[in-house]
Amino acid sequence: MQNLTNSHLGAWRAVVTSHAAVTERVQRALAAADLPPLSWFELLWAIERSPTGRPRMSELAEWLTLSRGGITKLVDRLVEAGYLERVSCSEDRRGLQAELTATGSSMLAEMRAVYDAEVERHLRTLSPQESQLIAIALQRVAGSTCKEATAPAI
Amino acid sequence: MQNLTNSHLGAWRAVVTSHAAVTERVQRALAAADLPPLSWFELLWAIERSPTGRPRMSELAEWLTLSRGGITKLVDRLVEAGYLERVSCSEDRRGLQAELTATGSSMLAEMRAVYDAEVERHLRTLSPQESQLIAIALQRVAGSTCKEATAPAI
DNA sequence: GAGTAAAAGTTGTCTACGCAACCACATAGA
DNA sequence: TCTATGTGGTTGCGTAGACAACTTTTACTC
Repeated sequence: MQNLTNSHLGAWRAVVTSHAAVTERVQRALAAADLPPLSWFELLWAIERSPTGRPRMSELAEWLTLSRGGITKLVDRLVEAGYLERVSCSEDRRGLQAELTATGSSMLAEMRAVYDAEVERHLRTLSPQESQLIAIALQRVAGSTCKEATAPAI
Repeated sequence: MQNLTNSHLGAWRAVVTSHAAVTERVQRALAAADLPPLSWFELLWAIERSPTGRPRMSELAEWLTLSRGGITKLVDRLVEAGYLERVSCSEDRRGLQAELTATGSSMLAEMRAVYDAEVERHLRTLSPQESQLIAIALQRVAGSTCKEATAPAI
């Protein structure tokens, strides 16, 4: 608990609390609009954002920080709901790709409107400069974990 | 989806992804050290940070963004483990307060070392200025969610 | 002071997710 | 080519947490 640590820890606490607060609001807004839960939106959005539009299951698991079993079941539910379908992968016969259906795309758009509105509502106190700095700095933090090799135990 | 929204949305995505990444690392670090899960740490730490040292159940629920039923069961587990105990509240006979046991305090210290180290490891790329700005700006965001609780300061 | 409304916690039920075991396919090595 | 090892994905099982119903106590109103 050195001084420097405190400054980092303070930033981290702010990340945690703001994340919790805004996320909770977004979930409530979606529920109030009779829309599917946030996890469904995250999945639909991740698929849409993917370069090919047809990400593999394991990619989705990684992007959503979910276990492989978790992704299987989440995708199950959205397939069941008609929002996406599984396409078998041509290059790797073990693999499956998730693809949005038309219904899924329009549901995504509908949820996205609520999501964006709610996020904007809570982040509007941030100046453009603050937003920019936060985006850059925290992307760096997120990225630094990906490339992390086996770190020394102490 | 104006331009300004995009800047806010970018900041928000960075908050989400960095939160997910670091949280996952912290959970792994705790598990690797054979320590209880992150939710236990969050609870122990919230109790320690509380002004009185004996927060009410509903306060804990709010601070941890948990339902009341969720807090009941989480506290159940920590009581079971001997890390805290329930004290009936003198001013309000409906109420209960959570209080750390000696074992709970030392477990908190142990977990806190791992937690702090892991957070520090991932946030060390942030300059003091960046940390400061992030802390201030995101505290503002967290606070802007209408009903503001007197959450214990960092 | 009686009666109603609201709040604090607990309990039961249901769902989502992590984990580990498992199957199918793929890649490397002899 | 045949085997060994690794990877992608699903399934079964156990657990954490949300939600709603319920009990007990408090606060409000007449």
